[in-house]
Amino acid sequence: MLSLKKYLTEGLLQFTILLSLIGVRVDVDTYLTSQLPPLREIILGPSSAYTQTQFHNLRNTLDGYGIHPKSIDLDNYFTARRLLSQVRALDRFQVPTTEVNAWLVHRDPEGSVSGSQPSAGLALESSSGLQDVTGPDNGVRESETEQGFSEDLEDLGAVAPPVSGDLTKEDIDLIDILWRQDIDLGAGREVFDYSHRQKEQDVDKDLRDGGEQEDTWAGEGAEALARNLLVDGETGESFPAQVPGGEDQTALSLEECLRLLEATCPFGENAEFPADVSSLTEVVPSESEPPALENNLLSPLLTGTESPFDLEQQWQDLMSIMEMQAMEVNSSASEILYSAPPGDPLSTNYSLAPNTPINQNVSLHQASLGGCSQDFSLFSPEVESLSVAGSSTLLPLVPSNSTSLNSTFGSTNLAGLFFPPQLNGTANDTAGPELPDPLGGLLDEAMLDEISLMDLAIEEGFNPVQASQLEDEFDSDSGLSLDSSHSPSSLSSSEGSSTSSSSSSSSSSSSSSSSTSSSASSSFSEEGAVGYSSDSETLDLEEAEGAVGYQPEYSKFCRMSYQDPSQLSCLPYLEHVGHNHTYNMAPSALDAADLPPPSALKKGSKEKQADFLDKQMSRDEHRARAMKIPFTNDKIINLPVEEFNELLSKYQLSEAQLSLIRDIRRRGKNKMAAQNCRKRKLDTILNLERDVEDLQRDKARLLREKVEFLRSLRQMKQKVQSLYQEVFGRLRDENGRPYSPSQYALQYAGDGSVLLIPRTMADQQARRQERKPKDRRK
DNA sequence: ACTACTTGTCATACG
DNA sequence: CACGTATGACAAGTA
Repeated sequence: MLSLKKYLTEGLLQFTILLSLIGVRVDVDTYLTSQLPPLREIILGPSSAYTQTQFHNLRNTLDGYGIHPKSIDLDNYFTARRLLSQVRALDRFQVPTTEVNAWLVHRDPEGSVSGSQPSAGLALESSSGLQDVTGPDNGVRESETEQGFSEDLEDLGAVAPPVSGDLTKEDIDLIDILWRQDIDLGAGREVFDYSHRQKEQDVDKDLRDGGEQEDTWAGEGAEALARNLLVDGETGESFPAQVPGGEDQTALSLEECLRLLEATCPFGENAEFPADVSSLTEVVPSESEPPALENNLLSPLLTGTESPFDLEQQWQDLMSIMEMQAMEVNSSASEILYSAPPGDPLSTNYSLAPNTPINQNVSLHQASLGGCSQDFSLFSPEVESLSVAGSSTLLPLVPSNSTSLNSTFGSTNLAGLFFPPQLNGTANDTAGPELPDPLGGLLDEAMLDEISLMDLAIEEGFNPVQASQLEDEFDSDSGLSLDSSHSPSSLSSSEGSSTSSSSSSSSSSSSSSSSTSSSASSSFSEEGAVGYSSDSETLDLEEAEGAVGYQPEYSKFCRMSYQDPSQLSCLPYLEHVGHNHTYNMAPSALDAADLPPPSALKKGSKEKQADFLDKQMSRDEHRARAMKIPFTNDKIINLPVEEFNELLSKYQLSEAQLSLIRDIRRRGKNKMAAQNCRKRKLDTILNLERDVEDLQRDKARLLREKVEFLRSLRQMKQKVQSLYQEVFGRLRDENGRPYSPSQYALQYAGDGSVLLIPRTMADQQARRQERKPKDRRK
């Protein structure tokens, strides 16, 4: 696990840094901290749709967002520097490969690829290479690349499906029928030949003409190539992490990132990327200037929604650790009230002037808690100095009078403490008018539960240790929430999921939900609902397109655009095995299965091709062939009703044939509908998942805020307590003697005055105040 | 052999 | 009503 983390983190760091340089939102924080689950999800991804689209959208989302300042420490800074240099090295290493593979890819359309079968890795790199070489505009370039690939694959696909060697009489008849049909439609063989040679789209004629080529292609080479190109498609989607064998892919992605950076680099005019990198590296500050790193390297990523969250979390963790240590240190002395243990940050913070920034033990958490110190600032400096002195003088006083003091504060519930009933007595001139306001403001918060908790702590002796224990319970609670918010897919992954799901839900299916992100919507509308575009384009292209069944593997790992049927054509050949019950099966493929000139087929591949064909053909296709349906299932399914009826009217079809055709059409449409439905369902689930993550994050944040309030409240109480001690200790009766804490207590009045009352009365008041909130709660 | 997952299909409801 | 779509349920295939 650790090694995995290190390995993944490094690669991802590189990628992330580069993405950040481009301005893409990346939650580096998630990577840098020990959040392994999201990492694992991104790389090994349980649902690749999830992560894939996430990457997609990471790239598309150009609003900087999400890196947390907390991750900018020296370690990370050094890591960033080191990784940047590595990135540069990677770029250097990758360039030659890129060129070579670009050449390979470009050779594909010329049909000469069969000789040079690239390995999977090569093909993979070739895609990025192709992308690298193509135009400067990234988006256009990418789409162009995909288009090019689709065409390439189309071409490959045109020959890839093996052709059944053993032709029955029936087959030959069907061939003739189809041929006649083509002629009826005005397409002679020459047209197909031409289109094959020129456009390389016509699978049908390709198969008729090039039997030898088919044999060449139908072999393992074609499959390997298909696989490679599948990987190509993935890389084309810039989703390297999904691909097994991470290092290379990561490098490629980095390279791609560098290219992207080259195109979109906000740093200016540097034309060459290495120069960019170096300049960026220079922009990255020297070790003595961490803020510069923050600003220049990561600032595009800082937008803060997540940032305070994680910063606070870190403070929180730090606090917890400190408190734990304090608890351990003080466990033995915990009985001593008010003894401020050296390790207790709260006590220390409290005993010193709260606003003093030079408090080493001050809870870092409160550094971000402006309200707390502000509240303290409401105390007059005199009081604060008194409190400082008082806390020190309290130490010897407490053991002797612990019970009385405890009863004084413990029996006074918070409301009573802060809003005591008006009682007659002498108003204290020091703290009287100032006390209620800040404290009353605190009470305005809806934290009655916590207050009661704190009351419990107070009642149990105002023991800071116990209070902190209580608080730690909250901490652990929030910690759990934090974990949960991080665990499933954490911040970054949740972002990814959100984008993914949102992009998904914005699919072409109109009924699909709701969601938001518009920038990413294109990514899913591309991958989107399995549409059988029944427009004329389909008619034109369907001859060329291969089987367009919804390919699970492909859709999983390679969510590129296949709304366009021409791009779809690559799919079936990418998934060379597996069920391919495609209704969009290229008529040419069907025809080819039936039509190939027997002489052109080589004996060796006959059986293989037959098997392959059988697997490729859906049941309905088999039925259609058996029933001698004179047109393709693709047409049956995808034609608009009018054209479909028109087509039916052209032929004298038996009732059984008509029935079968209608069944095929119904099933085909329903199949598409089912696919869309499932996709929609998945999107819904992903959206829900994202919502849950958001809610968990909110919950964690609220819990943290709650704990912060509790903490500040505790400090307030301590402050009040010290002031109480101070004031009480200075009170003198008419004889000039101090009042005994066991007999008298100070009572705060609602108007801010402080009354000195006998302890019996104070206890009664306290009990009365104690009941009120409980009743109110019920 | 068993299981989980995917995909196709059917039935049904709805627009 | 015909047609297309959506969706739950089931079956078959696959890993």
